[in-house]
Amino acid sequence: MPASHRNGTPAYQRIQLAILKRIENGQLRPGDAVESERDLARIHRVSLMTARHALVSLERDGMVSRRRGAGTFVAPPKIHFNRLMSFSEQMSGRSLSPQSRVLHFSIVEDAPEIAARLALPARARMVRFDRLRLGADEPFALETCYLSAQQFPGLQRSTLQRESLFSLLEQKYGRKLAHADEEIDATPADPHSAHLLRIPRDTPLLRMRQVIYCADGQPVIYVLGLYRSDRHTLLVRRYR
Amino acid sequence: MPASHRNGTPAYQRIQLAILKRIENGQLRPGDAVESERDLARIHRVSLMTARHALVSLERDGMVSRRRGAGTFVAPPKIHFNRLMSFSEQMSGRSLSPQSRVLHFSIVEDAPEIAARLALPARARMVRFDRLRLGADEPFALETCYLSAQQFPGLQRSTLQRESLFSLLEQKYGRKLAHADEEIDATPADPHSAHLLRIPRDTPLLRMRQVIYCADGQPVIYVLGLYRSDRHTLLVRRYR
DNA sequence: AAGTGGTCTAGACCACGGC
DNA sequence: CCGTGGTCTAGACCACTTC
Repeated sequence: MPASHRNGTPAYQRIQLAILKRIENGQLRPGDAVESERDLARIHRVSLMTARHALVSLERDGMVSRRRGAGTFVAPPKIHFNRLMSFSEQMSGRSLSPQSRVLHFSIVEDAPEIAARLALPARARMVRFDRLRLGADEPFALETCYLSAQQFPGLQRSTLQRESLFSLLEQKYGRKLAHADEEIDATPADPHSAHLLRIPRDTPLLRMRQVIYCADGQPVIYVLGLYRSDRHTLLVRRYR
Repeated sequence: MPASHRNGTPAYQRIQLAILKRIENGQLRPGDAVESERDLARIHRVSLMTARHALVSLERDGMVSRRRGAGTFVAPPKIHFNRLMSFSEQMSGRSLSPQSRVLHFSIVEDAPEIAARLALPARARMVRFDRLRLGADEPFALETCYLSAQQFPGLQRSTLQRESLFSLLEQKYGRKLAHADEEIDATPADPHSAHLLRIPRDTPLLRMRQVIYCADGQPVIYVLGLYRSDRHTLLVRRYR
């Protein structure tokens, strides 16, 4: 009688949501026990395998931890390491008002190295724009983005002024961003960047070259970013 | 008749191993289709759920990718992003002879900030040592490490000269290292570091503050590293 | 239409943890 | 000892992709 899951969302997801909700509103705190597989199966009137599925994949997402013979327990609050976030998302997470000024917007056709990183033909037309990022009215970072002009038609300076690039791509163009590969090093501020970031020239900056991929594995954005190292610390988690 | 898994390893793991073996020896190449759940179930004489379990968790490990309606396919060779590696491991991966000079070795008892990062009492005794790292006879990085003197008795300068810190901890002290959290920024080289690294003072350096944890979640090493940014690029993958 | 993965059932036995 | 998670069965229907 699999009629109870006819409402669209799978049963195991409804079980997960019920648990996540209780974690979110504080009814379940880190270390607290979650119902056992058998209890969940009874409560939600599903089979053991389904209740199990719910808990196993909650564990994979780091929300709970499971110990054989003991039970399933709420995991310590999630630390968002290695999360690909848009500038706006990062800033709102720190309750700083994100601001962004588009300094430059153009079409380029002769940037073969960057085209290669985006898996485009060497002389492909790409949209390029430079943005100055500010937080609390202080310049913070300088970013240059490249995207295929063909894949993202109608991309305009005015749109970027208003809206986050990430939400634009995900909502207007229906591209689901999945991950980014980054190369990070340090470099002295050149006179132009120094002026825009309002720092002395040759101040050390974090330099990040980023290729952002969407869910189907295709590279879609190349970003070259310069970050004031007095205002920006990169947090990374590595695994053995 | 769950007798076939009586040999110790679970059936789903035996199925995984059989697939991984064929990937490793080239019988299955990236993009090739793996048997469907139903085929695997028939071949290995298990139920669908068990064959499914094998494939689902192979996918979670990034070895295959599954597409509904299409099949399960061998994933492109794994790129080792965000891997915590010792200096020796990194260098041998690039076939550079790793060298390391211990510049300083001492016991400190008054470094409360660092003790706190290692979850130790504020005035805990810690071993501190500084190492200059070289690759191809060129100085490359400067690292200062802190460990609890109590947890790692008998740690000596002479041992460090010979052996990698990671293998020492994992083999002699039986600590399984699990992950590291890193804070990364850029900083100008102070005169002392500049001299040791043989670069002009105020050259931008990558600065990394690392807390390395072992499998039980306990922090065990604190490392402050300065890396020549002309010789070192950090590679990071972030996920959405 | 045939074949694939996604969800699900209603049970079962085992290994392990804590009492 | 009892309850927990770990493994497993032998089926079922659905949604999706490919042809």
